[in-house]
Amino acid sequence: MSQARERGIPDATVARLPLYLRALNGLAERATATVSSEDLAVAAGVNSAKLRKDLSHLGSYGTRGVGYDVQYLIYQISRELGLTQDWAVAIVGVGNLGRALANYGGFVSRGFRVAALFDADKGVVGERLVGMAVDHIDELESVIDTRGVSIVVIATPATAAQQVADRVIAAGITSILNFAPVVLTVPDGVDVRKVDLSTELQILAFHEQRKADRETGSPIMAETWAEAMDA
Amino acid sequence: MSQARERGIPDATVARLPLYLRALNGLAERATATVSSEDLAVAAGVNSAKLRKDLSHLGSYGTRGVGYDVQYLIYQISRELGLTQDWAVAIVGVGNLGRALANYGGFVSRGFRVAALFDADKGVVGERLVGMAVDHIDELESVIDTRGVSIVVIATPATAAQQVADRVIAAGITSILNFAPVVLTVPDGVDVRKVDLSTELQILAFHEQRKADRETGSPIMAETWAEAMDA
DNA sequence: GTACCTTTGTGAAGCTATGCACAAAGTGCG
DNA sequence: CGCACTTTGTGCATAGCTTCACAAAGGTAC
Repeated sequence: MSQARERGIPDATVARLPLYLRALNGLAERATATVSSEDLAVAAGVNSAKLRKDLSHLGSYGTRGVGYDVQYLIYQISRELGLTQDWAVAIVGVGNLGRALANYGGFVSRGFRVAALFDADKGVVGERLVGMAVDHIDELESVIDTRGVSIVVIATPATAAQQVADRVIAAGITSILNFAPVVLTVPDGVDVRKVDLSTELQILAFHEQRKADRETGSPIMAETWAEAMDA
Repeated sequence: MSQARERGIPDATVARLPLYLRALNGLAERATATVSSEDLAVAAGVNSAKLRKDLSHLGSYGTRGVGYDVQYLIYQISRELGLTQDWAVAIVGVGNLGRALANYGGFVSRGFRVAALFDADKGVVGERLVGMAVDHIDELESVIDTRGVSIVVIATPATAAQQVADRVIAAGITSILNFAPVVLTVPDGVDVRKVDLSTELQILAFHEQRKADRETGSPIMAETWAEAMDA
């Protein structure tokens, strides 16, 4: 009975599906045929009731008294995420980060194919990476079109990111993964996900500070605004 | 009246503070003295009521009828996040990603300092990056100790990540930023944040597929399990 | 000082997500 | 076949987050 199937899997659930998929692939490698929600939940690091509820949004793919068939569940999650088809990804900005992304094995293994690389620096254009020549940013629209790119990764400096976004959106792209530390302004219907390296560190620093404060018993640093401004 | 001040800023709020900080720094560069919650919310891409409630968790730092003093708010958020102190960060794994992280300017500019680099490959050890020699992983514990490292970034292959985590935790580290695509098992009191590049792409693919399905009017791909297994 | 304008800070309502706890459904053994 | 055991799928209570809407507070002009 999956009336929840059509129209709307919760975002929180969608965000966890890749996690389950990874755990399942690990089990598959060790030739495990079936797995209980309890065991899979441990492998994925979540609560088992949550895992069952997440999976129930996709349909009723388990067998009571037995668990889930690993291969079958891998297939169902992959299909739901759209990984049974091939996605052509373009990376804009071939600096340190762009190179790391192009070389990252996790992309290819999950149905994503790096189909184009772009940079504004003529010194980089023409260079070959993972069997792919870097194109000049001027070619952006035409290459996106001819190679059927549907997802763009922005790995440019912050100053160039909005401009790149505007251009790829004009070229018909509606899914962007943004590594540049800026808030992109995009029209409705365009999905942007952002990964911000320094944000994550800042969140860690917050918790680390909390731990330190608790240990020393000091309430919160008592330094005043005026004192800090003197420095 | 900020009784919410002591004990517990919501996680969702903490996760947004770096975003506000970035928007504020943008305003400060353009010499803006004060900003309303409405304008700052637009710059950060959030709802203004949410922004006000987030800031109210830190204290009552605005002026009714005027808005927030940009410099003062930057200071308060920085202090709350623990960025007024200097954090020594170690990066383990100097592959493509590790290099990108070491070179990433956003770290240094926010109170984070790359204090150590480690790799298991003797060919990489000794190499200099951002004025810092790469140490061998055997030195992990001693270097963490002598250089006062308090946050560790794991940028190793998946297979090495848990082992690295175990070792740094044994060395006293309680904050880890993990780029390896594995679920790390850690004791209570240790904070792990993870950044998974392929997870983000998978979430985008999900939404992209939804959009494509809606356009063509097709319900959901009708391919069956048996058909897919033939391929 | 008063009247008017702007903008904050927050109570309250609504929405989403989490986790417990259990009935329903399946397996397997004697 | 029936009984004991396992494990799913989900109703329900709770917790947390978001958004609205507005009173309270401060600024400015005259």
